[in-house]
Amino acid sequence: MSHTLGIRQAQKLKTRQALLDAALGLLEEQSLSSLGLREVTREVGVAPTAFYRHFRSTADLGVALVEEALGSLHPMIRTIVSSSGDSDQRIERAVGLIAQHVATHPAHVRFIARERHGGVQSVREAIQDQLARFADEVKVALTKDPVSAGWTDDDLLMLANLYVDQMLMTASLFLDVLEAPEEERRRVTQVATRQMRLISIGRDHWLD
Amino acid sequence: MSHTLGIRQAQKLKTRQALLDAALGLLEEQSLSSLGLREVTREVGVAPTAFYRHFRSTADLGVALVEEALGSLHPMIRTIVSSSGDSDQRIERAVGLIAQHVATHPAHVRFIARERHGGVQSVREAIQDQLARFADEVKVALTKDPVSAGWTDDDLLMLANLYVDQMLMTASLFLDVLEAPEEERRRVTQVATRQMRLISIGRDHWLD
DNA sequence: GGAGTCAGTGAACAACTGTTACCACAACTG
DNA sequence: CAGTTGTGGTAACAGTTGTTCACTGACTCC
Repeated sequence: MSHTLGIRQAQKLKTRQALLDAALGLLEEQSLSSLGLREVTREVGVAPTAFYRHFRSTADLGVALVEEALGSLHPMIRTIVSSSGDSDQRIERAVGLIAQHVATHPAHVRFIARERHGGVQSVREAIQDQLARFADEVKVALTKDPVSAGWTDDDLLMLANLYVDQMLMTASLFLDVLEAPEEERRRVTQVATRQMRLISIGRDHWLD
Repeated sequence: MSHTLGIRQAQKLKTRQALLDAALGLLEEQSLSSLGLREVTREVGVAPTAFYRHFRSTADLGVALVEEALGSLHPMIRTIVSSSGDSDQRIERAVGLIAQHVATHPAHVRFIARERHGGVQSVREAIQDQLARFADEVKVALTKDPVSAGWTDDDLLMLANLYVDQMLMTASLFLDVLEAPEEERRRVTQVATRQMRLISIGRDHWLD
């Protein structure tokens, strides 16, 4: 079933990935709109012109990075949102998963937080698209929950968006304290958990 | 009481403001980390070297822009948070005020949303500082509210931060639909209002 | 095994960048 | 009114940028 790539195509993918990795590294300390193509190729150790074999522009590379950073996140979203247990347990698990993801993929998270409102339109749109898909998945999961009985479709989507935004806010918070002492990180975990809980309480009493 | 400035100092302030305005304009379509000092001076019609008479670097200019964009916003925060009426009325007034502010100062709002997680550290820090001050003001106002009886200090700050983040999210939403048809903007207003309301409901039942 | 494909190279281009040192001249200060 | 201050201007610097063109040579396919 699995189609083994030719040597040529494999090498191309390798270079492409090296460009993506190098760019992601450089983007830790600047925004995409100031990332130069020469900067990236220099980092990889490849001629500037080679860049064009993989991307039309740095904006194009940015869109690919969005795919890499968010595309593979859908399973996790589903895990978070469809896990069992009571409300508090699920929230704690969700916050834990977010913290873990930030710890293992800090550059990806930083990139998304930065470019979500960044200076490159096509990348902004790619991120909004993915986030809208996340919100849709969350909404589908919410619909299945008995708590959602009596909710309108609009309100379910409204809540789903609130959850998605809150997850991003939380991820960004964790990013800020990545190198901070354990105590500080515990504090952030607690704040994020309680904010989620408050939203959850609001949800429980929405139809009162 | 009012100290009239000399011709010289007045002219300097005028040039400085022109630089800030030009930069803000240019930043509608790029991030601060890619803003060149020559770009700004060219826009104003002044020699590149004149820039140094006002700012050490574009990052320095960015910090000044944060002051301009957020410094004058504290009165509005206080108006929103200490207005009278029942919960729903206050929320509707708040969302209205946010919408109005986005409509009158779109470039400022865009700048803050963009650079909050942007590539220039000093600017990020300046924004975080101001937002922390906002959260503190909101917390003070919340403390005075009878609904907050029995709340811990930590939880009040937690809620205040949630409110501040939500205001920014809402502002960013309004920014995205600034040029959209009235119907779309009404939809956004409704979503923002309901999200605020849900949070407010969660607040009412926090101590259950 | 021979022809063709194509990822990556190297050189050159015009245009741009931040920063320096020095100068002009209007506005302030005594 | 003489002398100082300081905003803004000019010219030049060494580097950088994106993009083009013609090229090499290892892999692919028939």
